Amino acid sequence: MCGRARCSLRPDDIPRACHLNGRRVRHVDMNRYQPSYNVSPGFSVPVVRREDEANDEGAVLHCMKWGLVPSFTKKTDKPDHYRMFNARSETIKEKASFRRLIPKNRCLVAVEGFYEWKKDGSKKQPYYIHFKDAGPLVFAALFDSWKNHEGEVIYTFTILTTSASSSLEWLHDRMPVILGNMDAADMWLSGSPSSNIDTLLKPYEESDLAWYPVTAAMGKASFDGPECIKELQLKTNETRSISQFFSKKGDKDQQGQKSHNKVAEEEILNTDQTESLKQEPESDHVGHLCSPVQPESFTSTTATDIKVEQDFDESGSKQSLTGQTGNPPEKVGTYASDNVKSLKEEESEDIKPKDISPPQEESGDSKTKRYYEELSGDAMPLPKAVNTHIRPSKKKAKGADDKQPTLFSYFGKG
DNA sequence: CCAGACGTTGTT
DNA sequence: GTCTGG
DNA sequence: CCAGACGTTGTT
DNA sequence: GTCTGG
Repeated sequence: MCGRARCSLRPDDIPRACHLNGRRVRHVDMNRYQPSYNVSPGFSVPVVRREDEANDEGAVLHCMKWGLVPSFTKKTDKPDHYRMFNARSETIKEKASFRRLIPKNRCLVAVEGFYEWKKDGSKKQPYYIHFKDAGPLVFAALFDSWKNHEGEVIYTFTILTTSASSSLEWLHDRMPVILGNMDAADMWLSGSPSSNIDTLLKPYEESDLAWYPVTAAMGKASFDGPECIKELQLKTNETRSISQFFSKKGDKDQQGQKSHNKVAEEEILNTDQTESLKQEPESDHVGHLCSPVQPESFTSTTATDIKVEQDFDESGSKQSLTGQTGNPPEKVGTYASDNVKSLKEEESEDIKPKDISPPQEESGDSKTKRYYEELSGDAMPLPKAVNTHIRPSKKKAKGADDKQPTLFSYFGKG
């Protein structure tokens, strides 16, 4: 499933993460966006949706509350954002609350990562899941609007889930629907309802996801800050001690990433293998690739993160390391003054919709790092700059049965 | 016709 | 809003 | 999703 | 266990 996430992206990074570079993107309610390392249902998060009917060729960066409140909710009810913060992709066509949103209310949510809790009996250990290169994830989502008693229109969204990918099954049986490339994101955003959007609603099986355990303190919704994603050194257990005895280097591999040796030993030691199956399998997924703390290249380049670190490391008043109780930490910052400035409710930023070259092939760590520097840069990226997160894409036959033009087709996708 | 529901998770 | 149930 | 509470009476 | 609150 997906009930917590990190969203501290800069507003401008979000359309970019959704592969909307160079397109006109109107901002709505972005003053409500509070970047956070611990977003839960009920919080406002930016989503990308299509522009309304009349204005077909645009996209909107619209800050909405996580946790769907259907439009038919009674005005007298108080909105419950925790009831429908996820939608099972397998059944959205059957459920009245979701089915009606499929034709025109699909949207994208970009985050740096999300959290899942691994259950061991009564214990719960949160893990942070992210791309190895720290690029943003794009989730498939549906939104709706509801008018409350005061006549205020509340926009809310729900994140689609699917079964867990094979590499994440050990952690949890569900995961958010990740749209891992431009084609997928564009089809979800703009594809006609008749197009095969259901082909997108499957577990993300690529090998570029990574994860690691984090502090259980982030389970509290009011706990926020970089501490949420700091890698936790898992406590050693008995099995480990035994493993360690046989292992030559009984040090470095304890963060839930077991060596082949260990797995083998556990299987021997545990006649009941169901236990060992609950452990994280040995890994080629590297939690550390993205260093335990904040990668400098990432941290120092976004205004958000700088601000965050100041708030948490210096004020010391938050419930971070010391775990002191007290005032809930203020949210991590705002873009209202920085990027959005005196923007009014509705504002548009126009980017020359010119000559958008399709994402270019790239691979390797050096490349991804450079990508990030570009992404985090302050200046408007050149159209040529590849700021699209490239992921392996299932080549699908083009122009299949899309009757409705997509955003990309308007601008002549390569 | 009207009334009432409309959801996901996890856990046992 | 829209579907199911009575 | 997780965390935290989970109660009554009487008196001020 | 179960409900409420964030």
